[in-house]
Amino acid sequence: MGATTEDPKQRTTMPRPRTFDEDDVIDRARKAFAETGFAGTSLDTLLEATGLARQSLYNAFGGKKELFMRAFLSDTAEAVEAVESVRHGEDSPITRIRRQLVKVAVEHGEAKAAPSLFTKAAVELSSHDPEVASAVATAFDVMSRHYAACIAEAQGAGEIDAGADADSLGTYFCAVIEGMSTLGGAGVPRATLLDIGLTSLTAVPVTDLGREHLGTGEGDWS
Amino acid sequence: MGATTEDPKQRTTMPRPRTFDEDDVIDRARKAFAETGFAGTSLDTLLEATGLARQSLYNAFGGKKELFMRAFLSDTAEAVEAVESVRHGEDSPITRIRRQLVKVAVEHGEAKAAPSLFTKAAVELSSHDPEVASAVATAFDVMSRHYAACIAEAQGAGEIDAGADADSLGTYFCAVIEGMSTLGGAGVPRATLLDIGLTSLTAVPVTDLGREHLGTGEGDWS
DNA sequence: CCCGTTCTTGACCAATCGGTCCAGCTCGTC
DNA sequence: GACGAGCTGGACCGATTGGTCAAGAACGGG
Repeated sequence: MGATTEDPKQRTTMPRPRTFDEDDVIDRARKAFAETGFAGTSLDTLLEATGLARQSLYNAFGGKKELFMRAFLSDTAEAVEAVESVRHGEDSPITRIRRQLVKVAVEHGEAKAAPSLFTKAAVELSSHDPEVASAVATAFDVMSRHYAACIAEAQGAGEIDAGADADSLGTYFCAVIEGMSTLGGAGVPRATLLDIGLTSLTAVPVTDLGREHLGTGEGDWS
Repeated sequence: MGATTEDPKQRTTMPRPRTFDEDDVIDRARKAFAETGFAGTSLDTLLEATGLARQSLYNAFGGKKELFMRAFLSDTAEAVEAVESVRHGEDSPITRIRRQLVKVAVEHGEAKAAPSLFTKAAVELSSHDPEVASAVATAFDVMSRHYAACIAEAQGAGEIDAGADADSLGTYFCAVIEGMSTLGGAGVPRATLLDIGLTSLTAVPVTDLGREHLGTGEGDWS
């Protein structure tokens, strides 16, 4: 696999360059797989979606499954990265978590929106494919920890009751977001998703101080 | 479709009886589809799982898609029915909701457990198949209302703060359960799921009276 | 300007897909 | 016990599946 990224200057002769951008192909493939799943997306559909020819896909990625894994891992990494921003934001921790919940509601509440590839792959494959399963488990774990750390930070700042179980709340928010993603893909409207997200926040025992800090940074979500 | 359930006494001659039970076949098909999804389950796999012959499946149900819908609708009805019991239980409303959450955690937290066909179909098909989408939406709506009614009842009994939004909490619990189902299918252990379910209950503003009633009917979940 | 290397193109492959056809079987009725 | 109903089992279908092969095109270095 590494052959595609080797330094071309060390070569004696220069091969024909690719007419496509690998990351771009992965991104298109991600959308295609997110729409119809792994088994439901044929190679032909994939070729049309990515624009490249059969053999090109084959010797650039190795096959359908390999391309799927690239797309899936890419989506997973992006999902984790999105949660990182929650961890390292600037404003108060609870506000950051709330913003994340709102963001998920907005993203998955569009009428056309399908579930993320992460969710789709988790449901479709993780019970049979160990590679997918472990990637899902790891991502889930990392996200949980980010949320938990965020809550612990808020506890340190006195915004959340010190008696609350940060770890439990962390995994809990992962589950809520997973549920929102699933429901959003099933056609549940944005407003309902938003309601769910905000209701889930109720499980966090916010202190009076925290309540003061909350209510800022609402953001616009048309 | 009704031909299979017509009254045989009205016939002049009596045909060869089926060697299989229709409901039993649907149940086996449900398991098969729940394991590998719609696109991922071939007719041959289905035939092996149900035990019946190609043509038998065809003229008893109509085809792969039709059998899938029967299985999917059956699973959906069962899921809704399970929530009904929450609505009409005997002990205090919050205890009933908690029992449901625990039940979901236990059922989906088994190591071998795959997501329910309801969840799987919702994720895989509801964005492209209107029939699946509407069934999912309806089921989601009915479940939400059951939970909401249960909470409203608890409010009437003074177990839950009257200021709480019962409808929001209803849809919220649906989302949490959906998330638990997804996570369970992805391999998250039972204890974690249980933790999620119990944490989600924290979003309900239980009164002092309610707290008294809670803590009973724990049930055994090995 | 020829070289080697890699990419592209389209034909091609066996396997499998969901679905159909038909011959034979098994019933209750007459 | 012959009949016609519907069920059964296996052969069979064209279409599509994921994957491969071979011939040619594009490129920079020599």
